[in-house]
Amino acid sequence: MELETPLGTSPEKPRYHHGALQGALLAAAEAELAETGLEAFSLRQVARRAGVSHAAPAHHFGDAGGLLTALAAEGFRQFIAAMAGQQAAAPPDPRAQIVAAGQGYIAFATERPALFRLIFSSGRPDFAAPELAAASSQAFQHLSRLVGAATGGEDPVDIAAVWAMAHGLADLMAAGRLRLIQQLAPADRDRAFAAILARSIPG
Amino acid sequence: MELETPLGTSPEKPRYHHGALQGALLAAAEAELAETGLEAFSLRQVARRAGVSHAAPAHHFGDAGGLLTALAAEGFRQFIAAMAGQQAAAPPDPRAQIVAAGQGYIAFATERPALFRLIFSSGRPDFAAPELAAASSQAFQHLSRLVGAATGGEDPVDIAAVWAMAHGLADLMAAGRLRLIQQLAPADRDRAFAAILARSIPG
DNA sequence: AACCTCATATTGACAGTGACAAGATGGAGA
DNA sequence: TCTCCATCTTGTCACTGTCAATATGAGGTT
Repeated sequence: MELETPLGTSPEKPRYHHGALQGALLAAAEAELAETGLEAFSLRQVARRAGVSHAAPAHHFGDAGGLLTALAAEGFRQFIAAMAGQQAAAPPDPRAQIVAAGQGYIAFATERPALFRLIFSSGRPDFAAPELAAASSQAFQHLSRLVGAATGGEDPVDIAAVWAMAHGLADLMAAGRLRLIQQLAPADRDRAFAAILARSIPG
Repeated sequence: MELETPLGTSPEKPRYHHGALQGALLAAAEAELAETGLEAFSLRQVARRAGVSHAAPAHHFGDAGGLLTALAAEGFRQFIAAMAGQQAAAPPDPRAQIVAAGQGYIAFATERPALFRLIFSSGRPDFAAPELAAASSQAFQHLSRLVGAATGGEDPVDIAAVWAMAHGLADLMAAGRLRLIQQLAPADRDRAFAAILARSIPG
């Protein structure tokens, strides 16, 4: 008599009250986004994937925008984690940290282009929603601090330069436009990214 | 008896055979894109705006993707023109030309964010279509030559660095994320962009 | 234990969308 | 003048997001 499922995603017999629909819908939405892309995203398809009726998501997220808002917030947190993960494996030197964060930025965009577009190039999430605004703001502050550590002060021009360089590489990679770099071997590619990112750092 | 309208957009009484629907639909599509954004883009709304039935566009563009493909090609041509326009007003010095092109890049993204997203962050146009592939390729070659003139050779890393910096600034501006820079006075903003773009140029 | 409440979920409906098929129109060449 | 056929319209279909009405059942109260 398994009274409860271990709280993770688990294959279960369908019951009327799902129990963890909110999380399941977010997971389904992310999977759906990764498979079909942001532009073909369908709320009903997400509900179908989660094994639930087409109107169920409304009770947890209001409308499609609400679901995408929640997903974007989660996306931002994972985005920050991707940068932090690369930084952890890099020397503590401020410049090396910036380069590592930039490589995490690019890796996130390359590996999860649809999520990347959702958080950076979509008008569908509501960026004024508290949860998303907070997550987005944290990402910015993360970067901002990084630049501050390298330059001493937080000059807007320095921040914008570092951000734009990382973002430009990431966005072009997500769009598959940077063939010049894509055709390089992985190790060479990383070196190229590092060299390019380094150009954006003053001094 | 005005036998023909002067080929431009002209206010006319509705007739069964429009005469210049292809161009009118492209213009309507661009206006629609600018007003409602890419994500709310509707083929039927474009047809409505052009004063024509909902199925009329199909005869000229096949499907919605076809119309967006044609619009993207036109967008790329205007994008190149935006860079060239800024370059014409700048000194012939290769580095100054790169900065000017970058400022044109950014201006295009800022002034026409939906079109910018269509050509750089959308999967809806068919980038394998000859017309669009050619226009896109021309944009890349334009930039590539510019970098070549400044560095002597066309090193992929140099090209990617210049491109990514301009693209990053442009994309962040199109998304309205670069508040640090947006809140500057226009003249200061241009100076900041120039300074940042210059960092991407080697030497 | 029986009950009741209300968040959670379902079913059904509506307007809007992209795509396709079938029919109407009229310009251009024979 | 007549005919052809590219151009445009009307009608339909499956699908979408949203809303309203209804059903379910988990958890607290008695």
